[in-house]
Amino acid sequence: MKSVTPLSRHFSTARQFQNLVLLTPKLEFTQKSSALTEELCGEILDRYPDIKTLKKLHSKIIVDQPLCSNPSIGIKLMRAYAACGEPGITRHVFDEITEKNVVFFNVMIRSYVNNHLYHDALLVFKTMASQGFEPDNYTYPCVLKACPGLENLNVGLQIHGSVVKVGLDLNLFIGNGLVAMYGKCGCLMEARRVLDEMPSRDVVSWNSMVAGYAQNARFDDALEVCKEMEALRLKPDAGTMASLLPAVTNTTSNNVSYVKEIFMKLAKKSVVSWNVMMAVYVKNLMPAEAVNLYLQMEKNRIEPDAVTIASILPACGDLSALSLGRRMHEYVERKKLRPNLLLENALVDMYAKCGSLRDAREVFDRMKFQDVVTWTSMISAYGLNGQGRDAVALFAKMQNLSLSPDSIAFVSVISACSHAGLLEEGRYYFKLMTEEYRIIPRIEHYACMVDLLGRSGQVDEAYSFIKQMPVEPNERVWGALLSACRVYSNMNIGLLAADHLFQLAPEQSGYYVLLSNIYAKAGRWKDVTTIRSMMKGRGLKKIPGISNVELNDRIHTFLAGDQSHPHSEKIYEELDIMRLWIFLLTAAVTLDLYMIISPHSPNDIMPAICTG
DNA sequence: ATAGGGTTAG
Repeated sequence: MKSVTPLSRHFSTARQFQNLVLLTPKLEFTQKSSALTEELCGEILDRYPDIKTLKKLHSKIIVDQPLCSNPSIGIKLMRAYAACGEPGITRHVFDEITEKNVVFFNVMIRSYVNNHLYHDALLVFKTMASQGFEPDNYTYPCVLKACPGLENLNVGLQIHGSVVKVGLDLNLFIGNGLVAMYGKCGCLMEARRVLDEMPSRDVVSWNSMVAGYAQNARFDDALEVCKEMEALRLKPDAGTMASLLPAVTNTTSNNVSYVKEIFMKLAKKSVVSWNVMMAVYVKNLMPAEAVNLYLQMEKNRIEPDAVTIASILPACGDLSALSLGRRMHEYVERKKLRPNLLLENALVDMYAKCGSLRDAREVFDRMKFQDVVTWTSMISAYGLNGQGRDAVALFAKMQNLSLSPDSIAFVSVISACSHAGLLEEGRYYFKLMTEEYRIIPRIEHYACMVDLLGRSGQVDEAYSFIKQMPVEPNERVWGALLSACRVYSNMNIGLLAADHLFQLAPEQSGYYVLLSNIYAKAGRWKDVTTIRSMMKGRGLKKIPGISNVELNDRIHTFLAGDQSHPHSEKIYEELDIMRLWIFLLTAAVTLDLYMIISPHSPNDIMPAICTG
């Protein structure tokens, strides 16, 4: 039986009533009050209005006694605030309800969990029991979600115990919650046991198991579960794809195809399924495929959501697709998807990678909250654009806000120093990281340091640095050293670096070329020939650098000598005309008629294929 | 109501 306590009775004293009014701005509610029935009020709340509308409505609810006649309005109010990311206000509403029932507790716990305040959620769960309310099949799945990570496994185990004690362990939703909880805690055997003992299972049960394996990098097991599921005639859905995602970053093309197959076979493609498919492409260095999929999504008139945009923006950055990125930004504004931290972070980074520092900064400055990721993106934006001093200044500013830089922030600032030749600053940050922040340097940091030392001409020091590293140097580390050796013509160390590189990455032709450049500089043409024949013997070709150009919403990839573009012939024709012009103008210069400054030699400009 | 999708390093 539902409680029919009027909501007015839930607000205990006049003082508390005032508190609630204070929480809400004194804004005139434009709607005619007679039109705002209880029913309409509930409907508006169910549509999760934005915070401004919500606060107006809230004051209306408090002032208009008839509107308070139904506790479901209170529930809806709490849910709406939680959806706005305001669990604190949800808590205020909750606290002032004097006659609570289990539903209020459930909604409160869920509000905390959905806003990642797991500790608070567990506290409410404990309070609930002490006040004599029995948790039910709505409560348990939610509190189980609040036990992620090993540190809360004990709580999870306790909850499992009480679930069994009250005989709710056969419930489908609770079973699914248990599978997910154990999976997240890395207890895959236990997760599997719960799954096996469930009297009935649905797609979510299986997906939870898939997610468990995937989150623990056991892609083969995750796949196995998918197949098991299919054998039981349960079709993998968008949730299955999403569950697989952590296991398919930087993976084989076979695994990418597997997810794609699921996607293609979906009877109805939800936004989530499109989003996951794009994310899979992005996380496997296939930004062009991601962008194409996005354009297809638009064609299918699927409305992108915030996750869609946040997923596709890194691809725009990787492709230097500035105008597509801008279009995404306009969409964000039009659909009022801001404020959204992850989305705005992605915007900052997209603009930075597309070389538009001003836009990056503008998004950055307009953000309500900035986290370490935001600052890191902005720091590397300056670094990428050669403004090392600004990057360093920004890092200091971040520290002043007592935001604790993480290991990635240090990679960004040190590499910014490296690109701007700020040797001493770079050294300082490495020291700061290890000694002040006690961050154990990872291979990326060592590579940055070798790059920093090497670019500053400290080739010997860079080499000693590598020798005293506590971790095995990788390809990037030796690669940074070899580049430095080429710039500073250090043949001895260059040879050593090349030796390591040929063992670590025998198929990477770029390193052969670097070494042969060193030999050429030293005039050792015989060695140059040896390297060339080595490359030939191993069937290596220098992989040309590519560049992307965006035109009319399509990404065109250019690399030297390619002829696969549908208009290849035309392009080369045009190029010949350009070459002729350059020839003529150069001739003019030699005749002292004109002064032409060209950034490229004509042979560098060779267009080609279109991946769009 | 339960699972599952997003941002930063080169």
